Amino acid sequence: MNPIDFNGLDTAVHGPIRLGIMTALQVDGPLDFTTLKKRLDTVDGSLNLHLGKLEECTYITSKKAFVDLRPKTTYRITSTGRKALANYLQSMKSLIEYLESAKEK
Amino acid sequence: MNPIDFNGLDTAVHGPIRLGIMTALQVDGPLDFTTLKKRLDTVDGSLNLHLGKLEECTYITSKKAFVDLRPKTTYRITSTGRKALANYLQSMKSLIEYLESAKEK
DNA sequence: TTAATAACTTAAATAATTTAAGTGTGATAA
DNA sequence: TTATCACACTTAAATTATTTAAGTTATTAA
Repeated sequence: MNPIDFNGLDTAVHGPIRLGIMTALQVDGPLDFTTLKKRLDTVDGSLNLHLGKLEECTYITSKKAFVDLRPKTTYRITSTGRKALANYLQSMKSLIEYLESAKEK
Repeated sequence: MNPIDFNGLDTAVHGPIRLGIMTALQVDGPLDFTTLKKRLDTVDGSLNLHLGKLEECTYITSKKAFVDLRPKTTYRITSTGRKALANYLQSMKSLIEYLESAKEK
């Protein structure tokens, strides 16, 4: 009856910032905290928490290091993460198709 | 730099249940509370609140009536609501296209 | 040698969502 | 006939999520 399982939507990738992080990491490869912060136009605390959540559910991994005597954490999307993102976007695709096909009737 | 403005995503339609309500009303026209509840497989309180939020931002309207001596509230998507939904889906479309075109490289 | 900035982390406040309880009316059963 | 149950919501409480603000450690500039 419904085109997709709305209740089953993956809320881990659903949130705007989360979706932004996943997209950036998927397309532009590993990125560090500062780059993500600028790209997503967000603030430290919020970004940190979202990254933490994504890491918790193993959609991304992080590696801390010191570069030029400054800390630098680099984030990378995992294969699980790629699958989750693809899966989420597939739902959106189905939804779009459903709404567009309904329009024609 | 980003394919879409993640921060600008319309959070009013974004949530899973909200998206479900909007989709149902868009495709199957006016629906009553009970029908929506069944279709979205949700509980009274939650549905009621989400409907309230959508009404607050004028994406839907409601009309209360008594049918067979029982209360019956019917919800209908507004033209503002249709635009908001279309707009939201357009963002998702852009995002999908961006990710797919990046994959080819 | 204070500031000021960078790169986070942690905690507090706010907002969103879900779960649970409450209301009024009609129908059903004892 | 009166107690119980179901329907269609509403309201309030509890939980979870998100954002805003403050704190930490180190490092460079004034």
